[in-house]
Amino acid sequence: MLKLTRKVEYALIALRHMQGKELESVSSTKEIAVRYNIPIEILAKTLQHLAKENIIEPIKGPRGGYRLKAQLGDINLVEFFERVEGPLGLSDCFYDSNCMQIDYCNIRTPIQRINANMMSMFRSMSVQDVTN
Amino acid sequence: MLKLTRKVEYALIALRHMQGKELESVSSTKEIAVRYNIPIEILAKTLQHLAKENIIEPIKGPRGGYRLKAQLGDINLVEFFERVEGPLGLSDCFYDSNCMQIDYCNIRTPIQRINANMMSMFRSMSVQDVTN
DNA sequence: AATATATACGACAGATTCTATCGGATATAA
DNA sequence: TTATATCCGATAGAATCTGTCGTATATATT
Repeated sequence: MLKLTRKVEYALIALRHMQGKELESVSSTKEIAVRYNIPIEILAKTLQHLAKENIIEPIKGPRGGYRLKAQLGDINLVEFFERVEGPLGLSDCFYDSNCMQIDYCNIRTPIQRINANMMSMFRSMSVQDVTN
Repeated sequence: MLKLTRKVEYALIALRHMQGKELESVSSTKEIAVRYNIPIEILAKTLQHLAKENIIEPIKGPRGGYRLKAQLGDINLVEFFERVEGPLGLSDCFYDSNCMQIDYCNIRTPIQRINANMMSMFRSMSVQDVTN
């Protein structure tokens, strides 16, 4: 309950790795996978996803890899989580109404308030707060 | 990602239901299950768990059920979540070291900080903030 | 005492989500 | 031409979440 996914963690690990290198230098999937002991295929998918989101820039071919493209200080954590994992919320019912309790629920409003607090907390931090 | 479990939600729904009734009055599993469209068996387990935690008091036999026992204002949400679901944290690595990245991880410290923020936010709210 | 209604609880099963793997395609530097 | 890298869909395995079943125990009511 209330956990980050591996995908988000791997993304952050990779971004921090790139952040620690010179601007123009390139990091390959393999380099990162070996360095942090991450299964290479799943990391590859994650980095492709970040590239599609224009957070990193892919460079193909030998000696290729990825380098940072976006300003990590401009991406807050809610935005980042949603770009990597999709809609965010303490309960599905805030973005999807397939809940058996939806018509009867007596805690929707209070949970919504708590959810807003959580969102606001994550929104107050940027990806750079994690990668620095 | 970052969701509450049904068990926690059902527990909160039940507690709010009891909170709305007179102090001495009793709510049965069936009554709550029907009222909020919750599978009865899983709600039964949840209420038994709350009883074991001394948050509600069981009354057996016909016309039995449960009634509030603890002061919901005295139980903060971190404590509540942990009593219902066990250890809490954005990542397992804060209470369990079975992670392949544990020796290499470059985001453990920053994630730990974010985790502390989240805990602090949940700790600042009591169960009563949800059930009122 | 018998009965009906309620909680107590372990074992199991189904569903969903999370995590990881496989196979083959495209691009490019050397 | 070759080796190395990204790209991407399909699939499989693992873990967690959610729900079900069967049986035991307690007690108010009749």
